Amino acid sequence: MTTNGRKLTPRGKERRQQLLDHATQRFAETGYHPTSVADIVGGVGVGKGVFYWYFDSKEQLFLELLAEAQRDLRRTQRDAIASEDDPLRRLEIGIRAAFRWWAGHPEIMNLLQFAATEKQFRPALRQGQSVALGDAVTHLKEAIAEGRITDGDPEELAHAIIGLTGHLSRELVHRRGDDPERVADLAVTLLFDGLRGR
Amino acid sequence: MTTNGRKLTPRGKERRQQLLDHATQRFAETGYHPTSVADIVGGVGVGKGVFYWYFDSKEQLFLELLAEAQRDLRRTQRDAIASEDDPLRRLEIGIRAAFRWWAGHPEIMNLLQFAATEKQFRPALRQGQSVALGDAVTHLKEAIAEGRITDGDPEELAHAIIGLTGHLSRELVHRRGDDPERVADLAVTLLFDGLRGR
DNA sequence: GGGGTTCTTGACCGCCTGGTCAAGTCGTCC
DNA sequence: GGACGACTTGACCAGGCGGTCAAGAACCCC
Repeated sequence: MTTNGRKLTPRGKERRQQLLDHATQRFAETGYHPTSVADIVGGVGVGKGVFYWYFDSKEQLFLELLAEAQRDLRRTQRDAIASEDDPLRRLEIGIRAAFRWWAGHPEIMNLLQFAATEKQFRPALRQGQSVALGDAVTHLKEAIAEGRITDGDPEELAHAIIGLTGHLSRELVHRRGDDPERVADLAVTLLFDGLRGR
Repeated sequence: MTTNGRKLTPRGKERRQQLLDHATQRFAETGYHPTSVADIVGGVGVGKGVFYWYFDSKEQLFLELLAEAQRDLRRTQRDAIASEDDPLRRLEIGIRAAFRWWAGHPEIMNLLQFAATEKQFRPALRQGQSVALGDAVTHLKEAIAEGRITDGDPEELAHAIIGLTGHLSRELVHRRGDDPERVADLAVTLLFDGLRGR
């Protein structure tokens, strides 16, 4: 569908999705390289040829996972933000939507983190990240123009936001199992007012 | 020395270090798995047996890199902080020291990030991280007790600090090549006073 | 029930990997 | 110069990998 051009019956789409899901779990738990194609098809209970019916290669499957996840997160954020005009509120709502999304997709974090460590995957990762960055930068620029936040390079501030929210998702929501809404509160107040508060 | 118990002459220690250095670079650039032992010894220009004279396995070499890096960063922070009493200042100096250290060891960031994505390496990573966390928590607790920062779970705040500083190191210092001191300023003011400032 | 397409099987292939080892060289102390 | 460790070599190995493919099963429309 996305890269491997093939007509798929409903049954075919389901198989394909099974493979994607299983691969995601395995990659997240064990790692990309230690997970063999044999592991993936074994987990689904099908022959090896099935994998290559739906995907060109293990690498292509991984790239598709990356792209789809980034697309989905962004869509979620856009929908959440759509009805809000105020830039600072948009930023806040986007952050909260991100926490909620990450809470529902803990495995993806691992995939993204892994993608950053290998040459062949970095470009694909970068692409999605720069989109997220751009979204945040837009709101930050507006907020700065309105004098609502202190002046500063919006791109740098956006990186700070992404870094903080990503890490808190990993450590508090995924690892510790904390409530994403509560952690989002923490992130927002911390980002807006800092450790010393107002 | 650390795990592989062997007497090393000065020449031996140098070889060993050569291998460690080369492996670090390759792992960071290409990734752990795609870098073969043959690549590593080839880069140093020695036979394969040399590798296994100094290390038990590729995995052990990697674990040693992890442990040594975490130890070194912590030592650097401790030394920087030693002469300061004020908890908030200790926190700030620790953050600045971290930025300086990361600026000098960009490759390590990749190794840590990779280690987080694979089952076998997560425990080793976790260990070092919890030490860093503990250090930050200590200062935060003191600062809270003195009423210098708003009340909150110190562990959560520490995670926020680590996440923000780590990401800014990666994105601004390593990727964009920004001056670490300037980025440290940004991180400190942002963490203490937030986007809205005081 | 014929025929076309989608889907599935699993033996098979070439390749490369981490790791071994018998053999040899180097350095140095007596 | 001999002898004893510290080091080095590179051919070699078993095993696992990603990927292929000829053969067949399942499904569906006529």
